[in-house]
Amino acid sequence: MSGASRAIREPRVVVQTTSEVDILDDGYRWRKYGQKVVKGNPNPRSYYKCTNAGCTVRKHVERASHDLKSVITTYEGKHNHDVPAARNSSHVNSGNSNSVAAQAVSVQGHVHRPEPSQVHNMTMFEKPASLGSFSIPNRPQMGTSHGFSFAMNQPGLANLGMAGLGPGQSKLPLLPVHSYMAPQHQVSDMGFMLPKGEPKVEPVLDPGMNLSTTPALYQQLMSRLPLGPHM
DNA sequence: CGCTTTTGACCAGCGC
DNA sequence: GCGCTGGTCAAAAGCG
Repeated sequence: MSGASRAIREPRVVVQTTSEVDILDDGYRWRKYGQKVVKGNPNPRSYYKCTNAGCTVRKHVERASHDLKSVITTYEGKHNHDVPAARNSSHVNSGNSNSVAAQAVSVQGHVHRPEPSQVHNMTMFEKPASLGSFSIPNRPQMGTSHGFSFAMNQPGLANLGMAGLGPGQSKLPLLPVHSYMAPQHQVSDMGFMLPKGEPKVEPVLDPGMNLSTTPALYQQLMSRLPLGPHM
């Protein structure tokens, strides 16, 4: 579609969550500024903007055409200030930079999410893709809960993930890198088709994860972005 | 009273 | 050059 050759400088993080509600609170305040029905999806796509002063972060939320339970949230840009109080205010960069998952879990412990748990699955991947993807299917430690996975197509991120996860886990006999749509045929239907110039990212399928990690992961990714803490 | 959400219209980019 | 799609802005209404 249009915008194929658009050189967007901001990082684009796509979060695919399996939830019945599309209003996933990631800790920030968002103001809806538009809604449009895009081709290929009978469901409308909502456009949100961060209400924080000076924050130009935008968020697009749309549902998968085939899976009403799948919500694709696209974050564009990076928050230049902390999350508003009264929300999850824990510091993502606690210090444990050993493993992304560990951090996420750590943060999860500090944050109490109002949302119960409509999310069963979450996938994160970033565009434009330039490297391979990285996934963490089932972690032994997280076995009790659900385990989570995400794919990152960012040199730095991938590197971080690999380094942080450790030698053994990064190459577990995990699930296929294909995701909710891989086994099907929704790649083009969902609007995930990327411009011919960019390699397609591969979402990862995960058995399920706690919603609590959603904001944590987002912050993790954003914090690790090569663009730096500020735009 | 302030803020958020909603709906429509307008604009820009790209394809044909 | 025209048409189509996506994206954003703006004004109004509703809710807390």
